[in-house]
This record gives sequence, structure tokens and C-alpha cells, in this order.
Amino acid sequence: MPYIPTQNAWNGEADCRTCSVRGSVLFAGLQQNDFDLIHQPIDDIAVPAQGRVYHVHEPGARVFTLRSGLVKLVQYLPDGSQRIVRLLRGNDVLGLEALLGQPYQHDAIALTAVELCAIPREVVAVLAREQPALHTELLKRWQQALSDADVWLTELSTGTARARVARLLLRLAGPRPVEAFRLLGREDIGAMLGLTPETVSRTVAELRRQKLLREQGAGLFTVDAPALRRIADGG
Amino acid sequence: MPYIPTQNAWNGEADCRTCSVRGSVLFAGLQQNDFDLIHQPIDDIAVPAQGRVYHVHEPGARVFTLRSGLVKLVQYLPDGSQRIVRLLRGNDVLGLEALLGQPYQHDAIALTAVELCAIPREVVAVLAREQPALHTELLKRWQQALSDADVWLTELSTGTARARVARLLLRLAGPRPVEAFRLLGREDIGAMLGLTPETVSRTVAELRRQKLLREQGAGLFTVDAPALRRIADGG
DNA sequence: CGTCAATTTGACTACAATCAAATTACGTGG
DNA sequence: CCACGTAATTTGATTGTAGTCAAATTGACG
Repeated sequence: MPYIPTQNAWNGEADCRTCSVRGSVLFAGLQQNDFDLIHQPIDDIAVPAQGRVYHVHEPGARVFTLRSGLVKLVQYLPDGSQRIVRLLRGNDVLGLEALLGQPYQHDAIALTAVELCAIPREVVAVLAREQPALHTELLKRWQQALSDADVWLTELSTGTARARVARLLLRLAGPRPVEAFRLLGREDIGAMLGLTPETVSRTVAELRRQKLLREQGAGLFTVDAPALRRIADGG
Repeated sequence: MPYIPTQNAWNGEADCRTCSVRGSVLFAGLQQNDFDLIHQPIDDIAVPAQGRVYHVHEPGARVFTLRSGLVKLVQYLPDGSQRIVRLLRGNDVLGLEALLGQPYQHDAIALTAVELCAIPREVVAVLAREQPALHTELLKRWQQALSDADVWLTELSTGTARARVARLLLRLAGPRPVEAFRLLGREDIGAMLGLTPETVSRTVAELRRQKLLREQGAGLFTVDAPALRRIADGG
């Protein structure tokens, strides 16, 4: 049962010189004439929640910049069970493997409604050749992804269920836990932490009883960051 | 107790135009005059078992090519416990983050006696600029590392202790499990799989009783690959 | 309001962690 | 080469935590 019926991406604008990629860190510093080098369309894409951005093993034709929303990268085990190996949010890049002519390594699935720019790999290749700055930026993204993967492994796959859930909540809450955030489905959380949905449910429920996780209404939550950090660090 | 007394690298040859980096996949295709671009020494380094290639947070001055031996990349949790996030073997590259001017992200520790080439980041940068082929090769290495990290997480941090150990053994045995291999210490195996040394010991012992793992003498082992695969896939 | 899926809760089991002790392997110096 | 001391590994007994299976509840959506 690894396969969820595919909900395809919705293709929008055919060209987006004015689109916000230009404001994204990835493309910051490009001049107008750099955009003249682009001979293929950069698509502006919207994907609804649960929709697929790309499918594992699909030939990697485009690199994506995430403009808004949340995307999960999923990998499958032979027995059909799944593991979420990374979460991507605003301004993250996905599908970098396309630049090497490789097929995509994961299923990329939208967790919320998502907007992204789909850039043909040829376009990125050309721009990178002309613009060393963009090029360096790409390398940094690659390294960032790698570093994320390592931290993900270390933090979210080690320790008790309580500690793992605490670490994930801190991550979802963001660097300064001022604003409320939306909680993910129990199954997704389980797939990130290597736990069953039931265990996640129980653990979350307990944290809520202890008021370390508080619902603000409309499915939005805030955390008691210091307390969670204690648990995360093995308190 | 996260710190093991550092055993430093042993510096050897000051220059190695004739050294085997040239034969490595990374530098394959370079011409003699490409080597003329090198104005800084490429050191040939030997590190004894348990020695450190580099230390986490140390400024990343050089990229390394592993010529022989086995290296682990280690990351630490706030509580001092450690997790091995990758294993590197012949012809793998480590310390790529140095190319971006970043500090090293891990402790790189030799599991066996190790030989490697230490290449100043400036050298790689220059060569990469002159030789698009090398450049592409670098990107591939980066992507490879990322892909390894994802598989590592999915395979080695998911499922029962039995399944994890089975997957690790298959990995250590190599693609075609013809030749014998050396088993790692129980603590290291534990740090890779997220298990305690005791659990690893018990699990390994059971696999040996079932003759799915056989000692050939001198601490060398062979596996019953098909049987282990069944266990790995949740049989 | 009814249906279906997701979540919660409960009871029980299985598995791995922990603590402790015994044994083995290994490097060192006699 | 052997004896010793130390570290690593194995084994045992017990506890604690998470998995499993099942049922009840909630929630979303038509």
C-alpha cells in the first residue's frame, strides 16, 4: 500500500521574470540580462495539500524552489513502510539531483497547499555557468541539505519517543517560538521519528496534558520551548 | 565522556603528483598540465586506527580522498551520546564542506589504519574552475553523500534490531558477498543503528548461532546474503 | 445528519534498555 | 612465550518503553 493515488501538479504561468524566484536567495544577484539567457519557460506551479511535486525514479527534468508551504521527501523500504527523510519549507530547493541528470530520489509530497517555481535543469546549468555567485549558492544548498540530513538522523531517530517528539516540536515551532504553528498528522510524525502513530498520539497527548504544547484554536499550537528543550536533551 | 584522546594524523610526502589520487575517480581525466596549476602541496597522510582525520568545528582547510581503510563520521547529541552518520571507504571523499569555507560538520575518525590525500581547498577550487569534468564529479560526490545519508536513515534506523543488524551486515559484506570482511566494534555498530552495545551483541550472537554470519578465522566473516536479505526486508 | 478517515484510548505483548556479573580478547611488560 | 591488567564482549535478570491489536471517539466533509 505504498502508493497514494497521485494528485498532479497544476501548471500555471508559462514565464515568470517577475516571479519571486528573483527575490529568493537562490537567484538573488542575478541581473536583467542574465534572465535573457533563459530560453526555456520557468513554470509557476501550485500543488494542493497531499499532491505530489515529483515521484521517485521519475527522470529529473526540473529543479524546484519552494515559495510557500511545506513539502516532505519520502523514501520507501522494501516492506512498503515509509520514512520521511526531510521537510522543506519556504525558499528551500528540491530536486537538485536533476542537475546531474539523475532521476529523483524521493517522493516529494505537499503537506500543505504549496507554491513553487519549476526550473528546467538546462536553465540552472546555463545560469550557473555564467554566474559564479549562483553557482556557489547551489553548492551551499547542496551542503545544507546534507547537513540537514545528518541533523535529522541524529536528532529525530535517537532517544525515547518523548525526546524525539519534543525535538520535532521545537523544530516545527521555529527558531523563536513566538508564532503558532500547525501540527502534522500522527502518521507523518511517526514516519519522521520512526514511531507508530499510536505512540505519537499518546506522547503528544501527554505533552498537552502537561501544557508543554498548547492549542490556540484553529488547530494552531504553541510550545513551552525551555521545558521541551529539557526533555529533548534527555531530561 | 564524548572525547577520545586525540591521536593526530601523521604527515608524509609533501607533494604527490605520482600519488594515487590521480587514479581515483575524482581526479581521473586530469592532464599533466592541470597539475601545473597546483601551487600548494597535496599531502599524503596516514592515520592509525582510532586516529582523527579532522575534528568537528575545526576550520575546513582541506578536502580528503580516502585511498584505503575505513572512516566514520560522528555527530554528537547534547547529552554526549554519539551517532555515526556515515561510513566512508576507498575512493570516497570527505570534508567537502571545506570547499564552501565552512568548518567541518563531524568528527572523522579512522576505524582501521587509513591512507588519504589531503588537498587544500584552494587547489580543488582552481582545478574545478579549469576542469568542468572534475567539477561535475564533485557535484556527483556531493549528491552521492546526500543519497547515502538518506538510505542510511531509512535502512539503518528503521525496524527491529534484527532487521537493522541484517541490513548493516549486508552493507559491510559489499555488493557481492564473496570476500570476507571485518566486523566493527559493538559500540560502533550500536552508534550506527541507534541500539545499545548489549542489544547488538545479542543480535549478532543469534545470527551466528543460526549460521547466517560465519567466522572464517582471523576475525573475518562471511554472510548468508539471501537469508539476511529476508530478515532485512522484514521476514 | 450520516459516512468515512483520523485520532485517541485501552489492554496486552514483545522488544530493547538497563544494571550487573562473568568471560573473553588483547596489549604490555616481565 | 607467558602472566598480568585492562578493555571489550557476552550473558543473565529485570524493568521500561514502544508495538500491536482492537474498540471507542472525534472530526471533516458531503
